[in-house]
Parts: sequence; C-alpha cells; structure tokens
Amino acid sequence: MPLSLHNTLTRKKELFEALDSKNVGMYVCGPTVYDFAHIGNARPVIVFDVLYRLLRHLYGDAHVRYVRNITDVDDKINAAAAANCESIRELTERTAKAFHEDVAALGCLPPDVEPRATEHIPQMIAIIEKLIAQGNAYVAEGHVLFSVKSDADYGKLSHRNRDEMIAGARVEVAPYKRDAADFVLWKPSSPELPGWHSPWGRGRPGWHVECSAMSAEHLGETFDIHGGGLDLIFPHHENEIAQSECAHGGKPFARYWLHNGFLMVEGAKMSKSDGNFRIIRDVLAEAPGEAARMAMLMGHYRDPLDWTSERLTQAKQGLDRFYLAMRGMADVPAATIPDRILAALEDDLNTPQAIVVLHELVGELNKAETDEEKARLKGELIAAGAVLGLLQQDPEAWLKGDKDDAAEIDDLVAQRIAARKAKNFAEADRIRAVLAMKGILIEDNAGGTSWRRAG
RNA sequence: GGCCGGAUGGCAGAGUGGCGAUGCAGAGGACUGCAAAUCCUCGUACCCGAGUUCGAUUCUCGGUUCGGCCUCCA
Repeated sequence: MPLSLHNTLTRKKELFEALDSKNVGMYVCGPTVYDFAHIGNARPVIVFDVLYRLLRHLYGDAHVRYVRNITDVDDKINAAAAANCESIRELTERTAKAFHEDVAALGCLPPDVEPRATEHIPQMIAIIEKLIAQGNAYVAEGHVLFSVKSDADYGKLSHRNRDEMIAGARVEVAPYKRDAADFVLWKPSSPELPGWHSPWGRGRPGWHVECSAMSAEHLGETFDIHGGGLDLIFPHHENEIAQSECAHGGKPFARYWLHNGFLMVEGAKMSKSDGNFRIIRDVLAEAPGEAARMAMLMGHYRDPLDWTSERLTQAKQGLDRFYLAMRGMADVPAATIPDRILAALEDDLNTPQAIVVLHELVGELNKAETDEEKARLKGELIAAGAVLGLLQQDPEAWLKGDKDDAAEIDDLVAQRIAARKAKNFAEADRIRAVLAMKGILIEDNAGGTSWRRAG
C-alpha cells in the first residue's frame, strides 16, 4: 500500500512520491531555545518522529534525511537571557540540552542534521542579497524587508490574499514598510544585542530566513516534506515559501506540507497567564516518557488533542496491557511489521488505528495456543511498536519500574509464596495487602507468581 | 471582521452511503484458595435543522459549539 499524506498546500490527502525515488528529505521546524519545552512543543517532535521511522522503513535508514533546526537567535532569547541574568550562549546551550533530554525521554530519534541558525548566517545573507538584487526585497532604515507584492504566488499555503491580511491586521505597521504585508529579513542590532556584519551593517536575521537558508543548505532548494505546527502556516511557512522560491528562481520549495493540530490542557487552551501550561519535564515526572508518547499518538496528528491526566493514565494502562502480554516470553527474532500496521500509518499517519492494531495483536497473543504462534505475535508486536517508537523496553523493566526497592519486594513475595504453599492464606493475603500499600500488584499465574507496580 | 479545522456511546478514539471498529470504565460468566491477569458474553453512539437518496453518522446547505490563524507561538 502506498503512502499518502495530507498536504496543506492542496488541503487534500495525496499519494506521496519522493522527488528522488530512492531518497527522501524532510525538514521540521525545531525549537527556539529560550525556555523548557512544553507538551505542545512535543507534539510535532513525536509526530514527525513517527513519520521519520515510517520513511526509514519504506526507503531504508540511509535514504532518509531528517533535518530539524535549532533556533538560537531570536528576540525572545535575548529577552529571556536578560531576565535570567545569563549570557545568550548559556541560555541557548542549557535549553537545547534540556530539549534533547526531553525528546529522548519521549522516545524520539535524533534527526540526521540539527542545524543552528547562528551557524548559517552567511547563507541567510546570500539569500537576502539575491532577493534584493532581484527586486524581491529592499533596504529601509537599516532593515531589509521582503516585498510581498513582488511575489505573485504569495499566500498559496495559507490561502489568504494580501488584501485580506491587511484588512485583518491588528498591529501597527512599521513606518519603513512599503507595504503593510512586508516582513523583515534582516534587522539592525544595537551593540548589546547579538549581531553579525552584513552589507546592511551589524544586525541579525528576521525569523523566517533561517529556515529557508538551513533547508536549502541541508536538503537542497526543492525537497519533499516540510512539517511543523498548524500555527506556523502563517506567517512563518508562507514567508519561507516566498523567500525560498523567489531566491531560487521560482523553483518549488517543499512539495508536501504537513501540519500537526493544536493541543489543549485539561479542556482549556494552554496559556501561561492561566497557569494552564505543562512542560515536558512535569509530564515526565507524572508518567514514563513512553506513556506520554502513547498518549500523544492516541490522537490523530491533525486533530485537536486535549492533554489530560486521564489520557496519560489511559495510555499507561494500554502499555501495561501490551507489556503484560509479552511478559515471561523468551526473546524473539525481529519480525516484519504487520501489513495492518503499515496500512494504518501509510494512510496519513493514522496512529490511533495503529494502536488499535496493537490491541488486536495482543488479543491474538493472549489467545494463542502454541509457543510458535505466541513467539510470532510477540515479534510482530515489537516490530509494530518499533515504527511507532513504542514497546522497545524489556517487559519486566516496564512493569517493575526502576526504583531500588525491588529486593525488598522480592523478599516479601517469596514469603507470600511460602505462606501459600503452607496453605496459610491469611498470612499470604496479609503480605499481599502490605505490598498493595506500596503500590505493588501480585499476580499468581500458572507459571508462578509475579509482581508489578500499579498506576 | 476575514480565513481554517474539529464535533462519534460514561471516557478515549477509528471508520463507513445500508452488516453497532478498538481500548478503558461498567454488568454477568469462566479461571483462581481469594484476587490479579487472561478469556467469553453484554451497549440500538454518531451536535441540531433542512435537502439529496430506496436508505445518511457518512454527501450538500444552513445553524450551534469548541478551537486555531490573521501579532511571538508547536
């Protein structure tokens, strides 16, 4: 079954065909490193990680190039560094490191290339110079601005026209703009702000050019997939298209645009002022990263998703069911990914459906009568989990957790086994109650007694 | 104001122009010393109103509602 993806450019699900049938390139807008990433930031990282894993399966690991940038020059960074009394470098390094830890805990593979904006300033300047030379940009009061009117195609991604934008503008237009819709490519820096020498004096790039520069540098002028959050469609991605296509002589920029939906927290929009704001770190303190990943993938990437504690608990329970089914089984050789999993994912990344298939496989595993069949299903489950970035842990490790009281628990469990053997059920139940107080569940199976941590 | 999405049973969440996905929760049963886990059985959900149709949750139009963008934002 072929891969189809919803393309924001056409607002339709389209058959995906890579520009080069052997290799795929994907660019995803990464974090601006000025603060801890929140759960909304995690959504695209997880979603595009699944797409990355799927593409690697379809094209081969060496034939997918995933580029996710780090924006380390931005006015929010400048403001946060000043507020924290730390240097910009300290802030961006510290925050980028925290981001890497967070997304690794969520089971995301690192991208193939993680370019930093500050390392691509010459490329940005080159693009800007070209745009000026072609009349797509102009210099005004130390700024360089992109002339939206010079681009007849402007608005094709967000499907809005220039007049509508002007009509809806809620912000005062800077006096040096020739047209209200024009946006900044380069702006002057005062001595205390980060800046680079340029033909227009010491300054720093505007927000959008960096992605044009970095994607061209690492994927070429035209590439396959560009992803990001819904909110980036306008203005960020629209402006990226305008700059890139004008700078590249009208050559198409990204061919498939994918955007993930927004996230709410406990039924309300996430906002700092309401305190309705959940950073990844706090979520990881509440549940294992794999549960958070599962909670995210329980929803389709384009739909709105309400992030609740209940959802996280449900995700954790689902994983318990999966790992419980695989518990106590010998290691199995890697199986191929079941077709029904691929069918779900190839249908515009239908991860909720893929999770349903996981449940089906577990049901079949639980009902399987022969060891061969069980082993086959376990192998399929692990292979299916691998494309989703789930189920790669040792079941014992998942079910028992990594607290250091395991020896003590094993001891109590042994005492209970002895009591049961002596038919002293009152004592056995007493010990079970003691363990329950510690959050430990006891399971007496045909194969013996095992324990796991509850909730 | 303009533009764009979503609305499915107690909850989560696929999908389809006509056979009530799937998981959780709940009821009953099997198994168990008792439990847990597992298995079996059990539910007439598709926001509202029109229209198209033999038939609509699924298509069309209108409305309601939630959310997004238009300004930094995943």
